[in-house]
Amino acid sequence: MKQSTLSFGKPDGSSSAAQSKNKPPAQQKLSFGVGGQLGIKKIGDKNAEAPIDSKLKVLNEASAKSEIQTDASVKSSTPSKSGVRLTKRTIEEVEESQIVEKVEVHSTTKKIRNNDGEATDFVKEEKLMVKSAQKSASASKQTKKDDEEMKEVEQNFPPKDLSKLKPPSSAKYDPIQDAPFHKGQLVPFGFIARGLSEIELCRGKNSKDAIKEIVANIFRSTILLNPRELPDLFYFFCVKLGPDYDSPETGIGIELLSNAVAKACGKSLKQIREQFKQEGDYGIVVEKSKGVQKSLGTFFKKSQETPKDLTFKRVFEAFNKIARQSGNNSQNEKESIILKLLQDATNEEAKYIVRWLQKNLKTGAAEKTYILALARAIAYTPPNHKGKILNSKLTLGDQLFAEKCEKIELAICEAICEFPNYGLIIETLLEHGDDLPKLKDRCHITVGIPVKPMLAKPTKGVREVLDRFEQVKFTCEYKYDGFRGQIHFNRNNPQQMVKIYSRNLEDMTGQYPDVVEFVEKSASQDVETYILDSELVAFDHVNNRILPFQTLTQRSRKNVTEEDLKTKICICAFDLLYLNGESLLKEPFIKRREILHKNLHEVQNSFVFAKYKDAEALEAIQEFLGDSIKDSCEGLMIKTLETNATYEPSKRSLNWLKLKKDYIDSGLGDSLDLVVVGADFGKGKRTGMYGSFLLACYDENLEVLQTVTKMATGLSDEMLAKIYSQLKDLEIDKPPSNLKFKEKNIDVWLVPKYVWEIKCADLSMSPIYCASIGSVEKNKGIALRFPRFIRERDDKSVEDATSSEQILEYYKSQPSLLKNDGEDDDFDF
DNA sequence: GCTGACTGCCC
DNA sequence: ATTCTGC
DNA sequence: GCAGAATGGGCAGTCAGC
Repeated sequence: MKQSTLSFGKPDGSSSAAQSKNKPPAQQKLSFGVGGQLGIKKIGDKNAEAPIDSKLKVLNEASAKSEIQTDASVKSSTPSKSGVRLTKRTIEEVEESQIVEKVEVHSTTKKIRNNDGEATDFVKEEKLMVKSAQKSASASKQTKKDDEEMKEVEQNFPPKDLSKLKPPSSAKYDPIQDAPFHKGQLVPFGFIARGLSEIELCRGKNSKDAIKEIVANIFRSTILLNPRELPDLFYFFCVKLGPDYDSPETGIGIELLSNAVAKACGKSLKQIREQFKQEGDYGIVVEKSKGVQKSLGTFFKKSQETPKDLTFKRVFEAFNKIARQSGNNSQNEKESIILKLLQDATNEEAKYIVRWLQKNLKTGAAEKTYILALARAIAYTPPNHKGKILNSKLTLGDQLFAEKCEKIELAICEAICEFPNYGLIIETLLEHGDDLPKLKDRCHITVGIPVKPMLAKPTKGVREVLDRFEQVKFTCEYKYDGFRGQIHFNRNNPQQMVKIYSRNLEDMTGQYPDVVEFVEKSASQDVETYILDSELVAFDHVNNRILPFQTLTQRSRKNVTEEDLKTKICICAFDLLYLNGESLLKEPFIKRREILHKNLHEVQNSFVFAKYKDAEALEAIQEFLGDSIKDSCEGLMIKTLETNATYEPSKRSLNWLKLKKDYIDSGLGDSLDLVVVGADFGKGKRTGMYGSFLLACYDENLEVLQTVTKMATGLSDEMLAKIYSQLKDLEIDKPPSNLKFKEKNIDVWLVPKYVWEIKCADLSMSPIYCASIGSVEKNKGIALRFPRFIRERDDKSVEDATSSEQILEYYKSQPSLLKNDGEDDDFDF
């Protein structure tokens, strides 16, 4: 298997295809994945200078040397610094596409050559840009420059007449002729907004396919006309600014957004909230009542009334700029950036701007669908192909085309799971088109880049486990109650040997300096690199026991102090994904576990292997489940050992099951009968009814109701509707007179009447709920963890609801809180 | 400098 | 996290 | 069975306003 040459940045202009054909890889073969399938590149290797994700001029100080790992670590090491992140564009340099002639356009991402002088210029330019961005809330210089350039291009290409263009939903859509922009021009935001509207209309049979088709067509036009915009465009669709492990947040939530929307609509906050209650979505609110009604489809006409047609680039840069604001007055700055955007937007565009900021485009499609659409676009119009391929479906025929799509889907999904950096993946696709081995060469499991973690499916009991894993070897493992921690160790990167990623690929290294130190110390010399999957739990070294989840959450996340470090952490290791340069993902779990146990060593109370039992009999599993709960765990994870036992990142596949006591019907789980005392209106598909309910228990001594949780799941749509019609007549202006509560913003109070059975996983100390308030901690009550609806209890009256004392008892009886089961209760890992 | 509202991220 | 639903 | 979309408690961190 050919090693990726990774020799980018050569300004020789020769095509990459030619390069890889004519030039044998000069670089040393470093290591291979299992079976030689994967070329694994070591992080510390200088030759392994792959282009870094195209994103984010947003982040941090530029660091000109850029091993992937160093780069990805910048955020956590200098969290507060605002500055520039060096971005490498290499595709353009290497590529001389046969399809797309080069058109010099200013694009979101910038070129950098490996040449030092140019890189310096780049940094300077970016710093200037950031400076100007910070100075004023008005459109950045960058955008103005773009507009000017766009004008120039437009003089060469007169605007297209929208009325003659087919929409991306059309079966005959021509990605060049029917795109509302010319080659080299920036993608108009209206094109995207219109596409999203079309997606939203797709419902019913084959709708997913229709959606993929539309999005694929949008991507195809972008590939053919201005490919540099594709990475950001893809991130936009996924409602992200960049890779999960290395990108900033907008810091815009529902409250700041409602302020901005109110101003954009020229209405009071109160009015706008009322409208929100009716529409269930600020996107629709702004679409319906934004001030200036620009006519739809003007986005490509340079008419005088609409001097500021939005480009996608401008919108995305504004989002980045919002994310960059911090410190004094930043909220105002953010708001004014949003307002400017909304002013210049058509109502349709405004809808999606607002929805994007709400982190939900509400199109009925999301990330996974867009990934499949990307695959389809690549299948239709493979970039960088010899000869023009506009539509490979025409030459391949339906059958072959479908097969091709599937192959590309698989390859992209695998790449994304092992290397969740869409920027680099898309750059690779643009460079190599449907040459999938190239993608695999460059975007594979890598120390320092998080892998999408494998997830598990809930099961209802041991019976179900046995049914699913009939005739198959499996193992039962403790399910620890802590934070998922994917630990990367790389001895070759002395500056940062250890990185820790969360379940959602967030870089949490800064939160665990103690764990980092510990991992560094404990690695034996013959281990160079590894990626470990584990659960991090809070651990009491004196009494040798796991501490409650809540204790763990109280540690600082940055600027960790001595005080924080008093909460010791124990790594409960359960899987090994990578060792000494080799991927273990394709190995069966039985082997991965063996390799894990052989190569890493337990250290009492600090680094332990997840306790497991390869049990088969129902009773044995049941017993082990009981043990796990006694030992302060949530329950069991059940994993196949040999068949279907590879590590399948991000798949909530059937290979891993989770079994918790509260899943089991009429089992050990806590189930409470609670009184409905209030409700919040729903959003989205719950618009026009209640979306969640405030519940209370009954204190028999004080004869008061005490709030204990809100609850919103477990109800069918039908039930929700029925409940609304039942409860709406119970709405009252003031809270029930005998209710103890701290709620400030509940939408409606309800006459206490209905009692519901509610299940939960745990009970926790609450700063806002009032069950048995004060009896454990001053001013704190008890609340439910993971509450869900089981059934109505028509047979019960308010006074029959679960009592505060009962809840207090449940709370105190939780194993992780029991103080006496420590020392001689053998907690042998 | 303190507090409360808001946000993002854990589960 | 849990749960429901359309496809 | 998957993907998407509803929604939960509760923590630390950030910022506005006093």
